[in-house]
Amino acid sequence: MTESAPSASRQAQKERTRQAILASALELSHEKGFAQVSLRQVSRHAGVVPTAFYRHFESMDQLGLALVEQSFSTLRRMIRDAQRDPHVFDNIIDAAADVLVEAVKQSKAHFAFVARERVGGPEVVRTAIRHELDLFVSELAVVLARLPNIENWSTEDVQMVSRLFVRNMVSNAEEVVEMPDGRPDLEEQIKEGARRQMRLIVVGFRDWRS
Amino acid sequence: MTESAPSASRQAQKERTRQAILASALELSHEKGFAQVSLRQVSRHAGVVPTAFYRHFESMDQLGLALVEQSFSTLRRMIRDAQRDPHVFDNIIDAAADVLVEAVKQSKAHFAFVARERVGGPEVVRTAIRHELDLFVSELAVVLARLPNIENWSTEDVQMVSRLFVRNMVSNAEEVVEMPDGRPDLEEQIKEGARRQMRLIVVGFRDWRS
DNA sequence: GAAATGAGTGAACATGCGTACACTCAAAGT
DNA sequence: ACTTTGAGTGTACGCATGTTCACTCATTTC
Repeated sequence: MTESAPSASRQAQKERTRQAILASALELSHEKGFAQVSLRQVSRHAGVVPTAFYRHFESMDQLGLALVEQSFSTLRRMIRDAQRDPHVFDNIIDAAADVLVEAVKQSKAHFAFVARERVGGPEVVRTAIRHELDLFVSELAVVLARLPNIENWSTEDVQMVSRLFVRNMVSNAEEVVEMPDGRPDLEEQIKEGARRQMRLIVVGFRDWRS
Repeated sequence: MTESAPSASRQAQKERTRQAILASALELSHEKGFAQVSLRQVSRHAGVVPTAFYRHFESMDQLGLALVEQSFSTLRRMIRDAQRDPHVFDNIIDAAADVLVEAVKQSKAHFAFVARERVGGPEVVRTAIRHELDLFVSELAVVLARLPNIENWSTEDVQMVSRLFVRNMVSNAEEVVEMPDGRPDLEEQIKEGARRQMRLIVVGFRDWRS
């Protein structure tokens, strides 16, 4: 980023370039997967010479890890916001389906990144994503454990339901991401599917009592 | 494959080289993903000069499609064998869990390929895999529809259960594939998880009746 | 047995890559 | 005002890649 603003505090400009690199990597990853994106391509797309890349990340792997971090912080913020919404308590399922579809649509790029690189990315990136998802399962379990019908379940059961929910979230996120752009009907269909699946999990669990 | 057997019918030798290329691609894909494997690497690993590659596949994309085909024919053979096993009828769930884990262990490479390239691979490969999985959902639906408790369900419900089963199969296959080698305990754990999840789906569906 | 076929060879090419190095030249620190 | 700092530049390198082309020579065809 040679000089777009006439001047900016030195570190502000640096941060701006850093974000440009991150955004470029995210965008380029969408077409062919992070692993096929080269350092030179990212730099070029960010409007910077390849060597400048190293001022911000010491390798493409590190860039990948930064993207994982960015993606999950986005995800976490959304879940936190959703929890504040009071109507989540009386109908978690519909709310979750709504939140999921909306969240994925809003930051499609990050969700796509996680879904793709979780299995297709470089080793270090895959590991980081798995770790974050495991964390996320535990976090969700805490939230779930406070819910009316669930509060007297065993820890393992709650953990398992949480795992199923996250797994379904990932699967549904994959679907939303693959969704063509101007098709709100498909979106509703996926939402409905997500609702059904979650209801299935909850109903199944209640009638089964581990 | 210059000449390993002193002589072999011309086309037999060609087929052998073809298989060597397929096997090499599968093996190399396991470490870094199909998309990062180069034509030259595959050729080298198959013991053949790069130009010879073109005698068998017109591009890496075509090689990828051939691998998809090979993987799914493996998968289908396994399901067909499993259906012959009579005890599948009285307890589909446990049987399915067994079959899944066993099948995945036996042809780990192919399952890993499908799981990875389904989301991480080149466009054409992803499309092919999705298509095969959709087919597979429909095929499984036919099998399920014949089952005792399910025969009077609506077509959509059967299709949806089938989709859930396949989705779970894929997820569990991912887990088995990621499983370290000498850990039969983990294996049993995954099997148990698969059993629970499938039971959940079935129980949930029965008590819900669409 | 001579001719045709075609799987596999080997050299050559243009291109894109990651990284090293010496550099510029404003902003920040003094 | 001066020096120092460090984000971004430009050149140059060695290397792996996909694809081309003219080739060999054992097997198949006649």
